[in-house]
Amino acid sequence: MLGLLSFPGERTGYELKKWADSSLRFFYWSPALSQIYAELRRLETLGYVTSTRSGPEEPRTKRCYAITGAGRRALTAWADGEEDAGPPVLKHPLVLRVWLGHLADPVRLAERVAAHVVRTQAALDDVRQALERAQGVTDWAHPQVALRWAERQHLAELELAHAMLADLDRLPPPEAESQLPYGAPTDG
Amino acid sequence: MLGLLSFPGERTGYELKKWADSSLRFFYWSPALSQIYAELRRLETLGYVTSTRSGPEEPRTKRCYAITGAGRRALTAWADGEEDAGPPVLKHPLVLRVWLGHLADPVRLAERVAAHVVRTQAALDDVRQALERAQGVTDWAHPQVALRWAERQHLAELELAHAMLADLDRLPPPEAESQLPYGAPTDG
DNA sequence: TTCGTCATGTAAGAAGTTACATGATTAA
DNA sequence: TTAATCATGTAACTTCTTACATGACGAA
Repeated sequence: MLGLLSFPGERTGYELKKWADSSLRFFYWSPALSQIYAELRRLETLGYVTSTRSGPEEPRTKRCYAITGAGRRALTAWADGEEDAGPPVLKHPLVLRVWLGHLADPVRLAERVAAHVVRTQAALDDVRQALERAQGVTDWAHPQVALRWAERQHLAELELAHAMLADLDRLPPPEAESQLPYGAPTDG
Repeated sequence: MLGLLSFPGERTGYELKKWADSSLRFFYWSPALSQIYAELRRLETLGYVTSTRSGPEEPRTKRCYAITGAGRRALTAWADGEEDAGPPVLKHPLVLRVWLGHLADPVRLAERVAAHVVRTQAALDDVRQALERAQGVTDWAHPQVALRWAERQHLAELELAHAMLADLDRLPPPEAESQLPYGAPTDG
């Protein structure tokens, strides 16, 4: 939240959610709206953000948040501090399913990988749209670098899926007993 | 946990943790030991696993878990079921820091990316060790495919880091005012 | 005798999600 | 007039982590 607010301008919780959905989520994650609102209130008690209720000139009642000097210092302490931010964390349900391939129908498994390719292509389109929007804004050099990373990452994800598909194709056909319904219990 | 137990053999919670650390974590994640023990107890109440306390013949008191037929069916229902398992989720603290590069010293930022390369190379070695171990085991075709995916994924991660480093190098040098300590507050 | 590994757990709490609840504005 | 979007929140709950606590075994 502080990171999003560290770029010029004030935003509502709702706007922050949209921005996270369209950009942050490609290399980090997009929190639920309920968490965003809760977190903004928490950051305000910490003195890291200030909020202004919109007056009657605005069409809607909304609360706009801005980062404070203390908030910027706290954020910079993380972004430019000594501490190790930790390794990337990846949770890949598709690869988990492939890992459990002995329980699945090979044809269906391959279809799932193909579906993953389609989903990744759609995500890649979203990344590219975010990149286009980012290119219009000055002082967004670093977000652009992050989004270019995300674009290449999605391209790599496509290649990875194709290579895995080829690996699965090369697998010897399952034994006769495994051609019965998959995962038929043998105990318990 | 059910997935780990779906491969032949019985294991203790401790063994499950080691296996998750050395294999699962490369494409999914490795839960804390305390969670593993709690989850195994939960799965036992559901009838998805059974446990046997080791008798006096064993050197240590330990509890070995095995999957049941019901557990295998429940797991197969997930692994081979209709339901969408959802998109991969990535939390990449390094890219998040690059995204916030306007708050950081460019030299330090580049050093962080270089450190990420070193860390990824070490992780790649770990993946390859896991692959070697997996190659000795029969009926581990699918775990091998998942680990080959992880190997390629780590190679891609290295390329991605180098490309990002090049992008950062190409960035124009910061304005004079930004050469003061980074993130110097201008408000609040 | 000391350290690393094996082995199991409890308790507190952080982090995050879903479902629920409300209501105004805007465009078709 | 109806649906989508804008806008904000509460409550319950799940998930997961860290810190704490214990103790045996094996190797140096």
